[in-house]
Amino acid sequence: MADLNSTTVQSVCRKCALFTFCETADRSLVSSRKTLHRKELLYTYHDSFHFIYAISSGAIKTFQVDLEGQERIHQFYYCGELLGFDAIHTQYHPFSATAVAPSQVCRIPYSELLALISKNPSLYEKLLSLVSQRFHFGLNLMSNSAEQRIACFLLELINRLHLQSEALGFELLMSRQDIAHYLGLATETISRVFTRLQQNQLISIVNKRIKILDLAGIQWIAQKGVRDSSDY
Amino acid sequence: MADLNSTTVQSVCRKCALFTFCETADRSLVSSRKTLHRKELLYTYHDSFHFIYAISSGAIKTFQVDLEGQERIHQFYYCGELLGFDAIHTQYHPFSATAVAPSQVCRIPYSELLALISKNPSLYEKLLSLVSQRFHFGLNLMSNSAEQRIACFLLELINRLHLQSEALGFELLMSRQDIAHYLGLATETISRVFTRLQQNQLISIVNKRIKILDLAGIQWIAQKGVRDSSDY
DNA sequence: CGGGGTCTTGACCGTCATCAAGTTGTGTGG
DNA sequence: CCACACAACTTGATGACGGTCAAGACCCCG
Repeated sequence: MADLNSTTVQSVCRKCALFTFCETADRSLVSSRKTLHRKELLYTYHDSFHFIYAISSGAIKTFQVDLEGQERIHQFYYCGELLGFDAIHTQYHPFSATAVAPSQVCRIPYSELLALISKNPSLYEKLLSLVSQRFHFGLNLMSNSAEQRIACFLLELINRLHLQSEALGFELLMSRQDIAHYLGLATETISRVFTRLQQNQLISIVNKRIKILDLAGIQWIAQKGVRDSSDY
Repeated sequence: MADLNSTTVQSVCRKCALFTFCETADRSLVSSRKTLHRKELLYTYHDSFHFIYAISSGAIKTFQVDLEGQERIHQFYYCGELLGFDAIHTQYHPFSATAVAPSQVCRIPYSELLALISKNPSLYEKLLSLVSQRFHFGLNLMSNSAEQRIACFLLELINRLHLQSEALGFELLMSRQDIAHYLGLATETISRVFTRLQQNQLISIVNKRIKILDLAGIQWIAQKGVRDSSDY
């Protein structure tokens, strides 16, 4: 188990949604940290629920596999975000979760979290707020056209990675296939749209390194579909 | 304002997710009840957030309107369910909400809810559980085929209306257009799929009265995708 | 009994899935 | 460090599903 109080840990922790609470609790919240390599499973569908996970680096996807073996991605979870709330109601995990890229997560026992809440009411509101925020994600993805969906996906990514509008270059952590499964499109379509966006000078992309060249243009495409995907 | 303690009110209240808490709080939770007729607005996008609403009859939809005037439905909320949690994070409502059919709602001041929680910790877990449950809704709707989406929609409806598998006849509260906007399809497609499902003896539907004749068949479609016609 | 909204059905056409082949990237072992 | 193998990605050709337009039937409410 990693040293939870090392300076390196603290630096990744600053992004975490629970940072202030975790800190005041002297990290008793975090029972352990885990390093996952690409494609490594965090938990499996129907595993019983004990932990909330905080992503400290990388990204996690939750997904199902249908009878034809097709993977269907429910959500991506990025650095600083919390994962596992969907299991509270059922008491088991309704999806499997794997890392889409090398990742680190903190394991937070749900019982500890509840205990801390009873001592700290403001954490309660904070948690509800965080959970509430999740309702805003993953919308707009039912938009009609493939281009629209991808534009919305990019905007959500920019938003959730807390990128400044001056520095819109970043690393797509997941594969084209992951994006395709998330958006309900074919990987070929993802490819084609990316190249089209690049030809039109809206983005530049090489491998997983992407840079938004024309944010307004992307927003326009997204908004042709949906007004106010701009929490941005 | 309706008499909150009348027997008729109490009977609709039994279905409510907050029934036990509301009852022990002598209904101080509910500041007022409101009757909405079809298409009546409950609140508008960007209204400031003060209330959680409990649906006691009918159904509410939350939606956006895009630049082309196209409505896009985010979620339906059915009898007994709670509405408004998506506003906690932003402190304003991220969508507009209207009744898709004649409906009744209870207005619950969020401040009251928080106050009650501080006195009653088990309500806290209950609430998190309810919110957690919402993550399970509205999935599978990005499935490939229109038939799949509609099958998933029907299954979710059966689940959320708490229908027994012996009595699968019920009232579709919303219009074909609402369903279309929810699933990201054209209303004509909804129509066509319904008639196809009826021809294949999977459902019977007349106007908004629908009956599931072959639950296993619907589940099959939902999970596996479109059967080719030789299967019928 | 109208009249407007909702629903159904048909014809046509565009977008995207599918299949297939080729290219590039990545990781492993010699 | 290179060679090889496999995965990931790109690009093209083709066809099906579902969107769009249009017309007609049906339902509900005054």
